Amino acid sequence: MNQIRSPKGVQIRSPRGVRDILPAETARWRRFEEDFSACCKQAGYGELRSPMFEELEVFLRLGEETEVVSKEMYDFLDKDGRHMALRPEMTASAARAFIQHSPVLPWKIYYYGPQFRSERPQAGRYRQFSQAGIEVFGVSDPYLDVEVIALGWQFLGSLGLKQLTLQVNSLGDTASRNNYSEQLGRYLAQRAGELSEASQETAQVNPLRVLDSKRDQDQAVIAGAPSCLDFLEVSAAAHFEAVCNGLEKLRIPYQVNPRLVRGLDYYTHTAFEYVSQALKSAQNALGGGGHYDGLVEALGGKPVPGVGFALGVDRIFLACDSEQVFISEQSPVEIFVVDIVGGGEALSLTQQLREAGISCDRAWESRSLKAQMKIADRSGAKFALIIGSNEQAANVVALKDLRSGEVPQEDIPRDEIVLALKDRLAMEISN
RNA sequence: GUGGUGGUAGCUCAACCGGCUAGAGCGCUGGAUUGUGGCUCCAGAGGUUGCGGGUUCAAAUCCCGCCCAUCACACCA
Repeated sequence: MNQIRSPKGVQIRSPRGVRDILPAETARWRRFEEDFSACCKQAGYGELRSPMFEELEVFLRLGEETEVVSKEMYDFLDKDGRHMALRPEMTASAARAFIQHSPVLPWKIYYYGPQFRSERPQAGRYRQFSQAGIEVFGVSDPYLDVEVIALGWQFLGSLGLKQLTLQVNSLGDTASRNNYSEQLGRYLAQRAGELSEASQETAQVNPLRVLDSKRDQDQAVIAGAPSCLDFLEVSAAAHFEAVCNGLEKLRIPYQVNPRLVRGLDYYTHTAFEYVSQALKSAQNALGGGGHYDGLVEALGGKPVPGVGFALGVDRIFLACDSEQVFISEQSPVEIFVVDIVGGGEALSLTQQLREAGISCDRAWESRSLKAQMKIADRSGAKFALIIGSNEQAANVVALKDLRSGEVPQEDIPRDEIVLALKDRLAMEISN
């Protein structure tokens, strides 16, 4: 039996690796989502909102050798005994939706939302984290890979990020990839003695993964490893060349990194990452993606190619902080109502203003005039509307400009207040 | 998952080698001739020193366990 912990002394807090995003920060999150959405729609992508959990099977098709799938999934049995999992990424769900709904090709979708992986948390690595991404199904044109890469590049740039590099690679088609993997495995086995213990194990399971190792001990072996680009079949080499040409056509700077192997095993041909130089930590990949040929088929659909990327929103914000860009603040209300005759006037006046489309707030609990003015100031409102006994008797409200100390306070008849405010606010905007 | 570092008010931090009632700044609340914010000044509230146990006359400080954060690795966005 589980022991019930004494509630005393144990403060309830959010679970490990997840966090609250408070109002001071949410403005930026909202703007990010809106900007990303606009960027995608502009390029003909439609939004996909898929469920946050799927049958476990959907994610197992990503390849059970990947740790994301084998070790990090939040899986559970539902009340009917079905094995479910919170989505650890979106591509599998998108592919599942694609198969389920048979849309017209090419199917261009974008998404935004939380993903879940039970990893050990760190800065830029959370158990619930947000990704924004796109996927396109049904086209194998290499220029589509370029469009996808360019869209992410353009979007990251639009946030104001400058210290970015784009790394690209090609693993080739399945034949090239398998051939290379085999050769690399042979090479690593030869020099196994020089590798770290962990990498020796990795080499057995998935040789490509060793290229990702950051251990100093492995670097010499990795540097001497054969390049995957030398193993591309003719058509795969042509695909990659077209991608590079396309990037040059668009004047998008890129580095070819033959060591770039991505974590999910479904990628074939193009793989890429957007890396931030502004982040010192190991979590400096702001996003990544690539082309995948086998995923839809693995999920039981026809062999349909796909390409896409995912951006790590939490990490992008860390990079933004580091570069001091894309800083968004909560927008303040326009009007603050100060009522020192009991609060009833504020109640009806705020309602009236809001119905008229004017944003406003007020104080509570009959605080003193001074206190209410202080709150009004703090609220960031442009104007305060003051109702005291004098104003109430005269059926007016006092309008005070909080931004400038010079404009004299002015009494406005109660029934003209909405028009008067719309006037003032319009003037504010035109100034 | 493995290893390292850390956790003191809402926030940022102080408290030498264990020793007085655990402090400061910011923020918050109230006040400075009784109906006017910002600047200034005065005052106040706010802490089981992450949680639990141990050592000691005495623990924020030393030891152990747990929790959380953070860094590296592993992995990934």
